[in-house]
Amino acid sequence: MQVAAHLTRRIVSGDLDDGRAPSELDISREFGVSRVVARETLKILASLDIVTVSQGRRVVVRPVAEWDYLSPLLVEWLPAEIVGELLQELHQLRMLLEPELAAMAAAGITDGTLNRLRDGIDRMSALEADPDAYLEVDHEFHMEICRAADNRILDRIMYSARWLGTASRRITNEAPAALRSATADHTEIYEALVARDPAGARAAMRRHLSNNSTLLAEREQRTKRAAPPR
Amino acid sequence: MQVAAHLTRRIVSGDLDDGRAPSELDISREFGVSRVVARETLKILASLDIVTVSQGRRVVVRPVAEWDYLSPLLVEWLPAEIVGELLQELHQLRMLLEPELAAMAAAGITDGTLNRLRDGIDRMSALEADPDAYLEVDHEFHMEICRAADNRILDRIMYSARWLGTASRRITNEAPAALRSATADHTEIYEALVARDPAGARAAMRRHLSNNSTLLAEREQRTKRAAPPR
DNA sequence: GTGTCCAACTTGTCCTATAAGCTGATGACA
DNA sequence: TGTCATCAGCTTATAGGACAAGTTGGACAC
Repeated sequence: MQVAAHLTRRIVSGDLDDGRAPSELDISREFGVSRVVARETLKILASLDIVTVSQGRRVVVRPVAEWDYLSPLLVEWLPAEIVGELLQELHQLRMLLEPELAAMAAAGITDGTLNRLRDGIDRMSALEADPDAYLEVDHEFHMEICRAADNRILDRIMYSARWLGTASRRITNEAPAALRSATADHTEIYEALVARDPAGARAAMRRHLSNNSTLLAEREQRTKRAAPPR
Repeated sequence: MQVAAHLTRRIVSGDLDDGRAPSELDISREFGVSRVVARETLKILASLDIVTVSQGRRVVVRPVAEWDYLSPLLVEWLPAEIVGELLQELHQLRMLLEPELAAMAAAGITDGTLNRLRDGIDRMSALEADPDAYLEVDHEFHMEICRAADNRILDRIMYSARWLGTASRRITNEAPAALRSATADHTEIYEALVARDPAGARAAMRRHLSNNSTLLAEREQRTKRAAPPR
């Protein structure tokens, strides 16, 4: 997998001789691995729509727009700045989806779901000193609301939210104050759901996400100051 | 890849001995392929989050909710009924996303984009006898509007819309009347965009998608009548 | 009953050999 | 000179055998 990571980063940076992907033999020579490993690497890249391989022809790099950016594997291989961009793009999507989903959930929410959400908030306020564990419960909270839609593609999007989140947290740590305000946001959402108030849930979710977005932008600023572009 | 397809279908149908995934040797014996092919298969399944492989341990099947349903590969391997379900779930997402995106596009659309959209409509009305070519242009029309968001994850979602579309068209062919009404829908969207009217574009897109949804549901009905569940 | 150790199983990697598909250049022919 | 067929050399596809390294569960000693 390390070979796949290196190769992906090389492709992203545009560092390929005349834009063509390396062949199996190129890879095995360049990375000092056997042809078997080189083959497996190319097959994995192909399954993520990064390259196309077909017998007889050389490997072809696919349009960057068609890569599988929701794949945790790919996210792990991408350079930090692109992960940051993807996080913002994901945020834009969530901003369109989650407020509506919260409204939908409010209409027919069960007591079981409400209990799990309440429980999540309790655990979050206890975990504000541990960003990793906090974000895990945070993610579960959002998943619980999205579960109302019973939608596998939505699940996939939310699943990758967690990965993008952890990948970006590897770069800059979360501030404790941010986590405290997030707990307050979640409580507001919860209360609107308890009241079975779709409009209130939609508004509370929107507020929460846009608070997140602000924090994200500030963090991006700090990162850029810390490591300015060359 | 055929091995991966068979294996995926077996996993989906729950036809695994005590729920455990087959090992490399199991696969090479069962499908009569070499261990190399079996390994590559498992690596591909792993990259789509269908299984987890780690040295020494057996291969583990991952939770179905975390599979990469936006992958064209996986979609091709899934049984027809699940593709139908995924198409409806994708539709639900598009219903939440695309009207807003159309509204966003209307605000700052360029003449170049408008020309491409106009051109798309012309080609669609000429292609109503050829569903495959029609759907290709249809897809491009929607992509053009979504491009305003400049969002790679959204691109990925729309990209998979085309694949799910073609996969489901393999099952039941599109009716010409449906294509004609779709062209009319697209024209309405286009006119709202020309007028730089966000609310109008949002409404037109919503009407178009919900028309599609109706057709989808009717088609689902016909399919079920043609091949009732056992 | 408990803890340690080892054998069997599993994945990870390598090497070599052969089949089969594609591309471009060479050369025959008109 | 132009056109087309052929083929050499590249590529990927698959096979089989060998060894390394990690995991697991059961046998065995205490």
